[in-house]
Amino acid sequence: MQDYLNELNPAQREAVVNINGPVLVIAGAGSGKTRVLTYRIAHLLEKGVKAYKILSLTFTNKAAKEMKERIATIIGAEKAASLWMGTFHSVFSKILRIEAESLGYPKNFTIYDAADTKSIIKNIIKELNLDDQKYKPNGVYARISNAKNNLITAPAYEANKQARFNDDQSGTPEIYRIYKIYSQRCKKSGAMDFDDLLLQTNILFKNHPKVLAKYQAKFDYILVDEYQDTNFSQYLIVKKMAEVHKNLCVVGDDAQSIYSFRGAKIENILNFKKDYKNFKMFKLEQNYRSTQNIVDAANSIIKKNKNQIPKAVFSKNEEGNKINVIESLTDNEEGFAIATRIFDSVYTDHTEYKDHAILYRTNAQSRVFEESLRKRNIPYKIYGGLSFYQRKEIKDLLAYYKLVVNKQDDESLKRIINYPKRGIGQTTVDRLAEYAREKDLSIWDAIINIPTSNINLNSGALNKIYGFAEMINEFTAKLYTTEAYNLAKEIASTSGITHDLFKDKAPEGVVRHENVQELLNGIMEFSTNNENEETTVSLDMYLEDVSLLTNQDNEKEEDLNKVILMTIHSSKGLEFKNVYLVGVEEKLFPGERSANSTSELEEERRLFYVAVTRAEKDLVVSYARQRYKWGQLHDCIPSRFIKDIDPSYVDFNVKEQDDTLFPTEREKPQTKKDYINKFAQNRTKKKEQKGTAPQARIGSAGKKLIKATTNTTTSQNTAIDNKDVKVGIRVEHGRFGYGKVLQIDGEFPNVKATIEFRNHGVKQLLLKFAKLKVVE
DNA sequence: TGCGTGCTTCTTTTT
DNA sequence: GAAGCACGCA
Repeated sequence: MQDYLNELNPAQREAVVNINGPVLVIAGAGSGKTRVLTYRIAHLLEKGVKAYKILSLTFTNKAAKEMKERIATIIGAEKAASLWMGTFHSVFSKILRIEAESLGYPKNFTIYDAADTKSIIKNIIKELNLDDQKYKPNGVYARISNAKNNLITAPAYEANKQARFNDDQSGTPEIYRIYKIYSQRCKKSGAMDFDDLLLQTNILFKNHPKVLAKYQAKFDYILVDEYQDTNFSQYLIVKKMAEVHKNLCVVGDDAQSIYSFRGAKIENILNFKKDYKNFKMFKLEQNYRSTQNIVDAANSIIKKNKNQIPKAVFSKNEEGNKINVIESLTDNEEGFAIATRIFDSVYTDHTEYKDHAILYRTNAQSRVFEESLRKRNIPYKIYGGLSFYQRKEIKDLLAYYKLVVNKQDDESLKRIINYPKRGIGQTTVDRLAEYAREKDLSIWDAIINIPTSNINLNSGALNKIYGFAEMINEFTAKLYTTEAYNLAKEIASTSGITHDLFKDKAPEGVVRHENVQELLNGIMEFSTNNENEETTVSLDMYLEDVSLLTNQDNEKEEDLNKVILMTIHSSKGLEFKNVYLVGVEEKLFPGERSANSTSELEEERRLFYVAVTRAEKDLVVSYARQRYKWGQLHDCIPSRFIKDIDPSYVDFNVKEQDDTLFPTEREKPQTKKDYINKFAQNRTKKKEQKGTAPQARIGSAGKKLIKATTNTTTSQNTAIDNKDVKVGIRVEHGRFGYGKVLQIDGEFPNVKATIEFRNHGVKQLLLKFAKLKVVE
């Protein structure tokens, strides 16, 4: 174990052995940051520091888990287990549970995710009768979140002249009221949202110096990873915690700060020297990941940013190939080109699928590549997107668990009071909620205290509500006597969820049933991992954990040999042999709104830098000349970032377009059956994800029908009038309205579809675009 | 009470 | 291209 220091370069070694006092480690991309962090912890332990005296904060659960595993291999699993290691959110939610009562929250407070938060805000906007054109849930949420991350509580916001002025200016003067009501509602529900976990920690430390002192004393050594992505709230927590011992080591790279939209302040890392006098700074500048060409090219990009800590990242790896810039006519062609390259690489150079990663700016871009990869039978995996925990059936079941643990949780109660259907209608729930609001009670307390005369509900409805409440009570009674998995299973079946899903024999129903089983398996796994002789694992312990998990944490450790698709943001910290950076166009990357602001543009450029530095060996940068957005074709121009790269590292592969190279059709020839299947599959997929099938878009009797024939049909909102599957039709450029496919003939792409349209404006459009021939 | 339809809106990025 | 919402029809 002594030898580990020899594995490090001088800068890394300094960063590991200087354990006392404030330390700033600037870790360039691919410079062995994780290695330094793990070895530093190992070194601390070797120097006699107790594991439970070390607090290590990371940005993602996954990073924490990985680091823990790596440390375990060095120092042993037992010691590693008593380290405090996790994301800010998970570590401080643990602390908040311990200290909850001094803040007036229950220990078993619920954690609201973004969806919960948005739904509450939406309701408040509605209740206040505010103009929903001005007050958009997303926007309001962003304001509130921003306020919280800057430690501005609801009362402080109300009194904050600047904030109020800004709101007045932007025509949303009532935000402070929404914020106030939202906060009250969370408090009443015994719930915290993501931002609260940090805000309340700050409040705790501010109002309860003894508590702060306790944790200051507890942690002799604090390490923070990805420091450039901390927000003000996190920054202050760290500052306070480290105030006494001052043994704080922050690691980060200002050039990779890409989360300002979430409140991250690059200033935190830039100003470290101001906050911590006598700090030591170590720069890890040797890149072990990428070829010289890629490192040099990346340097030439980031050089364009003013706001940064100077550093000289270099590589001693082979020189490598130049960056390939390729141009395509359309987004579809781009997909085709990338898929072809991957295909060739795998079959001629014998690379593996998993060596290839396609990175894009927005999730929506994944679709084209999915299609083109599928057509070539290339296996792929998309990361991000809809999380397992966002699925309807999972959220439903978790809502039961949350309610059983915390009855004040109105959001969960509303979600499940009539699921599975037990005859408690919307009107009933609304009246209940209104009554609760009037009496300033949670809905649950309102149910318990209903004086029947005071509420406009008939006895039938009331009985159903009581039945529901009784069921929940019975579950709660078992909370600490029954082991988590058993109780979870019991709730799933007694509530009727399992049965409700089981009786659904359609493929999507089966999948949902399987998902529920998977969740239960997860609970079982959690139980076995956490049980010991003294305590059985109870359901609330599981809930603590699950609320902060994300899609990435649920990934199975299968040895996947698949092409990887993800956003640049989620690629941070990862590396791939071959990277395809796609959609590098103005208005997309950098995005439209970044163009006017220097700081936003710099952040986009850092994002570009992050993408480039993911590549170990080969990098392809790709853009299209035309791209569909919201069903319409737009002209695109190459991103300014491409010009930012020093041309000596780039191979511009933008040759005269050879139209014969790329087939003009959007699909490979398919049989009619394939065509129908594809739509059916899409529909199934949507249904799996959302729990409900997409709305069918189909004409009905009573309106004028037009029959038309087209040779290119794609659909909106899925499928064809094949048995029970109905469809909306979209034709070539733009949306013509919805119709019903009466008949499909021929092979793709020369499919002839006879469609009934019912949209009155359609006929003109049909005539205008000669592609369609009006039959009647 | 549920479902189909027409219209509107949405796109950054995620703990 | 996809999804949410309100309205209107059974």
